[in-house]
Amino acid sequence: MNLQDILTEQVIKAVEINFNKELTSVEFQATRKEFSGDITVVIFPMLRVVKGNPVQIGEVIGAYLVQHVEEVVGFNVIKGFLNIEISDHYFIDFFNSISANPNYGFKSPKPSDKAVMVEYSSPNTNKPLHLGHIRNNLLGYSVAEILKASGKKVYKTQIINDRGIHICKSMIAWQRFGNNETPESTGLKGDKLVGNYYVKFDQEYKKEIQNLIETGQTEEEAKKNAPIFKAAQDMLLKWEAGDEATVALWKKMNSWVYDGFDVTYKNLGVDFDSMYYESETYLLGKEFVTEGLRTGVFFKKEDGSVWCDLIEDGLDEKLVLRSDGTAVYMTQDIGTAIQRIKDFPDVGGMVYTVGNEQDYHFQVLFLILKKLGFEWAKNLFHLSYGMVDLPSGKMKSREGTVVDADDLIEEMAATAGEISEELGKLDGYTQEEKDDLYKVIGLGALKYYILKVDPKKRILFDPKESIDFQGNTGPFIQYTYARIQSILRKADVDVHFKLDPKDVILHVKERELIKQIQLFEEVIQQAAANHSPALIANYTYEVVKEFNSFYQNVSILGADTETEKLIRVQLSMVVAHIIKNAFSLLGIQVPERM
RNA sequence: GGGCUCGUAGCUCAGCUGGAUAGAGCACCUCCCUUCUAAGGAGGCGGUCAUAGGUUCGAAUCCUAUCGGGCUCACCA
Repeated sequence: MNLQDILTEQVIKAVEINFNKELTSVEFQATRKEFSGDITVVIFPMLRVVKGNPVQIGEVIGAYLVQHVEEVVGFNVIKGFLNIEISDHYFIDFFNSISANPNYGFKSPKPSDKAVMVEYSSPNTNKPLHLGHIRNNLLGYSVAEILKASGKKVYKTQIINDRGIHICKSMIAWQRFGNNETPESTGLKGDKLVGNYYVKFDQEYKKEIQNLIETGQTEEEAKKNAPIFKAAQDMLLKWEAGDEATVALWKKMNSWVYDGFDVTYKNLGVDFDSMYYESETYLLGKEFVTEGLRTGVFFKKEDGSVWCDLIEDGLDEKLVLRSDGTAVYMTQDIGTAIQRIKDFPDVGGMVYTVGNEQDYHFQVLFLILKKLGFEWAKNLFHLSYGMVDLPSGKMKSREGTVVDADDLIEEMAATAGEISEELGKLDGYTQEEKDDLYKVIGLGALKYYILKVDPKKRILFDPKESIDFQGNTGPFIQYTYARIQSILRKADVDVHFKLDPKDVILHVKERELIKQIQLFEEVIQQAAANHSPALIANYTYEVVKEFNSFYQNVSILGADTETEKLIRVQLSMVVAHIIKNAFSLLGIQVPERM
């Protein structure tokens, strides 16, 4: 039984005995630093049940708690707030219980629990990944890790949009202008090569439109009649008909792209347990349209198209099957969701990491799946995130204002290197070791910068600011970790030694730190419930700040007594565990030195 | 126009299910390296929490309206 439960029980008892009233719940909060005490009971809500002066009520309850709860050693009442002081003994017991556990904070999954499938990344195969994908990947990966740490089994997946007119555009351009170029012959990453042809297509397309307009066509006509555009459409038809040469080219070019993506994913530190390809799923879902028609979830219009009426739910009518009987995006997503549950029967819920421009789509999708009667449909979550804007404005791939993922990762490492060289802290390191470290720091800066803000909000990505190493940043926290490692290397104590509460008097800074540490498990649970890495990031920063204050004000290795030294070193070690564990949830590595 | 979402210090962001005098970092100003990594610490300056109402012991937080930014309302994906 944890302390809060004990206190709840005893406060209720105190009220019952002294006021003869029955409370149903008790409200707690951490005591603000400017007041003495550790936990605060808020008296105000009790006034509905217990009539009287809040200060007097607080006094009575406080006195009762001191008498009846071992851990409570004192109290004070300010206005309607009863501040309770908890014994050192309690904090030391807690600390002993976690100090030797490097996995502190993480829960392991119960076999009986349902798994969660997290989808993220899900790129198109016609161009390289950019900054927007980075936010998607970091969020998806991190949320998956957080769910795992909160005690759930997790599958990571993605759906690759490998078919459609966009990839045909790259294929056409490659056929016409490619001269049989390959990633090997050019030394280019495969996704870059294919992306170049996508750009090439667009340039050519624009030229042809211009020419046609000059011959007297309207812009609209010209867009439809441009030969290269028609060629792309033809190619799509051929692909759908299974034309051998077309499919072979498609396979070849897609495989180049996948090789390129793999490199980016690896650099980014993300991974997947399974993959879905639209070329394999785009025909799924139709059977459920038939099923939905039978059960009355859908209805058919005169032209043969099938719709779902969501007006009563506050939404519109939504098309689920075209009049020619072909599937739309929605059909496919219905089918894919169902397919995933078939493939992974232990999955009881899914998280879709997709930008907020698709909020409406997912609202509709989830509702339709519910109407179709799937039990797991209530456990679907759209992890919606805001766009990433640049100081110069919006990113537009056609206008070349995108920030390429690989370039960005490289630049971050380079900047990290410049700053480190300036500080000259890494003398005696080989160039290779330095480069590895710069990568860790650069990526840490990037990931933290993106993950620390609430997913819902749009991000203004300022490249200069993102590599800042001061304040609430990845490198600052990494740096704290490295400093602690330095202490641990120098400390000559047995860190697994359990403290005897009788021997220890906690100083203020140590108590503050332990209180902060105590929150970790709860923060993970909260972050999992809210699908928010930002909670983890900001909590970690709080811990680090608390530690730095401690570090600066309390001599760790030069403590007055051995016991003091022991607890301070152990405390440092636990903070290091928290940093490492929290950062692993954000996908950020932590360096031994920096 | 309908729906969704965001608006907190000059800038970038925290602020959990309503609770005490609204918090950090950057920037600006003062101090602190003979001590464990100064990428650090201690402090100062800086706010009508977009605006106006409402709910109540109590509102940045909940409700309504208004203003402003974004997204979305396709037989595209």
